[in-house]
Amino acid sequence: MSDFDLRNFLPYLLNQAAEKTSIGFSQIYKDRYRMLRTEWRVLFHLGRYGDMTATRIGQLSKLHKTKISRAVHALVEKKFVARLEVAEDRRAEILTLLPRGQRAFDDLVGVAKQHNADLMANFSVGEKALLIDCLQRLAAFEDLPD
Amino acid sequence: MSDFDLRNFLPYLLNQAAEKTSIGFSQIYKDRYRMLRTEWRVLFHLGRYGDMTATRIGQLSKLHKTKISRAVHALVEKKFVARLEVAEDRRAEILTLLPRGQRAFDDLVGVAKQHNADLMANFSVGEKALLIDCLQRLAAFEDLPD
DNA sequence: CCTTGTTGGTTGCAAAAGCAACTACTATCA
DNA sequence: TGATAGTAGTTGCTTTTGCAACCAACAAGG
Repeated sequence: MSDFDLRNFLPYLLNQAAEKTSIGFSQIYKDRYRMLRTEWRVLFHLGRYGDMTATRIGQLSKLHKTKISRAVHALVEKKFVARLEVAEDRRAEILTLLPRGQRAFDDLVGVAKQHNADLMANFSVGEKALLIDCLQRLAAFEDLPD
Repeated sequence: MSDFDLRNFLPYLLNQAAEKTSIGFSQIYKDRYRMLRTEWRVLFHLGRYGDMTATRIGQLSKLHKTKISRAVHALVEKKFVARLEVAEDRRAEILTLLPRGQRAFDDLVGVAKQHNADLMANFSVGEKALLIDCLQRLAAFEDLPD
């Protein structure tokens, strides 16, 4: 039998932590707005960084374009998001938040902030900073610079 | 517009990191043994902690019992795992690794170790320890003591 | 213009996850 | 006993994913 313990295996540990820390929050956007996780992420990108195309969201969020396509579809149906034609390129469409979407975003960002604070309530300032830094480095693992 | 950045939002960051760090390894057990993630996890528990029932694996891994049930089914088909009857309780069955399963486990643990080391190659000893500790605390978030 | 290649986005289908209901067995307590 | 409740594990069905093929629009070179 090996000395290797799953509790030190990063992919496993990250998954467990991700699942555990997501549940509370995902329950909220699910209950309040019937949104899926990809929908929340798309909504977030529009709310936080302004109008943009689906492709741009894909670059920032690293979500696959089919997921984004379906999420946008759902958000448009819910009247959270509208598609705007782009004059110069008729393939593309700029996505923009509608008032309902903006309100949902405002609400959820507040919740997210609070949730984030709760999660790290027991961490020291130094721990928080180092944790965030390590996670960002891991999330960028093997990303070749463009 | 808010000052809240997704790059400091723990559930998001953890998900990104988890996905990124999992890909390389999952590709290996997928390619070499046609295994799914839940199957690898079940195999791991048996290899690392010895024979046990599906329910016990569920307690340790926090995987849902239907996922475990199907994973066990697949592992039995692959002849990686066998079911043993339990005399005292005919509902339960002890799961045990067969030689093929043992070999796969041995192989994959080696890969996992190396992968884990690679992931943290750029981290200092202190960073590693703190990261693991923080993740374990997050993974246990809101777990009530039994 | 017309071919060839690329990009933005969608669709269809097969694999996988999630949830509830189910079978079979055990435990408790009257 | 025998009715009730609880546990081990499985099955069926619906919702989500993941992948590949696809359409429509642009771009570049001849």
